[in-house]
Amino acid sequence: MKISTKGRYALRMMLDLAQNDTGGYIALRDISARQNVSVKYLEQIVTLLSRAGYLKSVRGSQGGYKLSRKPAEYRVGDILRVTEGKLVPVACLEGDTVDCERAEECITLPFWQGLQEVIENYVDKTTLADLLDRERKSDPCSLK
Amino acid sequence: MKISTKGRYALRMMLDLAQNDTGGYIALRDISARQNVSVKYLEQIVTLLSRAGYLKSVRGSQGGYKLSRKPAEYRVGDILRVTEGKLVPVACLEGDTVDCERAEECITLPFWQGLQEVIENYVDKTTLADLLDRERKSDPCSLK
DNA sequence: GGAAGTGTTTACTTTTTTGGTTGACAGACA
DNA sequence: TGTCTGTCAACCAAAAAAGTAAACACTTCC
Repeated sequence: MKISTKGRYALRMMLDLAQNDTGGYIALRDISARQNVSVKYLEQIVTLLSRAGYLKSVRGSQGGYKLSRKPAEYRVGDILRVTEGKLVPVACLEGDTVDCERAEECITLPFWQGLQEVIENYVDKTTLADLLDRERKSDPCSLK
Repeated sequence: MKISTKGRYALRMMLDLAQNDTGGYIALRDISARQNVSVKYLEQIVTLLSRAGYLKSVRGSQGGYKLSRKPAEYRVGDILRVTEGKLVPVACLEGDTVDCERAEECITLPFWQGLQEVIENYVDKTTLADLLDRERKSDPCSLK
């Protein structure tokens, strides 16, 4: 029940790009130094984000990456889904339709669906800007 | 971001024991046949539940397992924690204190802590009896 | 009291996922 | 042209997940 490093690094990288935004493009080398993750591993992750349209990239000298939108316009859930795949707690919820012949009588299925809902609900109501502000939004679900 | 088969099978096994409760002990062979999981694999899982005090076991002929409490007295979260370990989305939340030297300035930490809260909150408010009743409890977090 | 049924414990194997590394290549700019 | 960057594809090792196997111990029943 863990988010992999890909997802965690992706989030940190997006935040890094936001925090160090000067209008220009930022090289992976710099992000790597700040975040303490190898350039080559960041490459894999940044490629996913870039292909999803979340980043703009420029090659060559003075090249690099930058956010293609404002921080408030990125939901953390979207970033995680790009790198982690669907945020489902069990494999049978992976597809669009439930992929299991015992789905009909499966007594645990509604439970897992409910878990997925609370997870997606949480990650989708948080944006990069929220994390940058560091002011945790009031969260009815996390209260007693 | 997945619950492993151990956790899922554990939940199904507990429900199976509840549904087929006749007062006596139920052999793994029977559970295996119903749930379509090998006896040998179930053994590993049932041992964890047994050691946690969630099941009573008897050896020998006519032996087997049974629930040691009523279904309403098992929180699904507890069952998952026995088999999955702590239900944390990132490793640094594993211990009692945050295990990371950059914890202080880590901008993503509160986000992960919040995610853990909504997950634990959900799994701990569901009991085996709830699943057996199949009536999903009203859940403010899962509503639009 | 012995045999069969069942749980207990430990160890091992296989498969999949994670977390990378390596190297060749291509566009940009000086 | 040469260097700095991103792009792409292949490869690899360690760890975790998932499942198997075997030896053993206790109980019940005949």
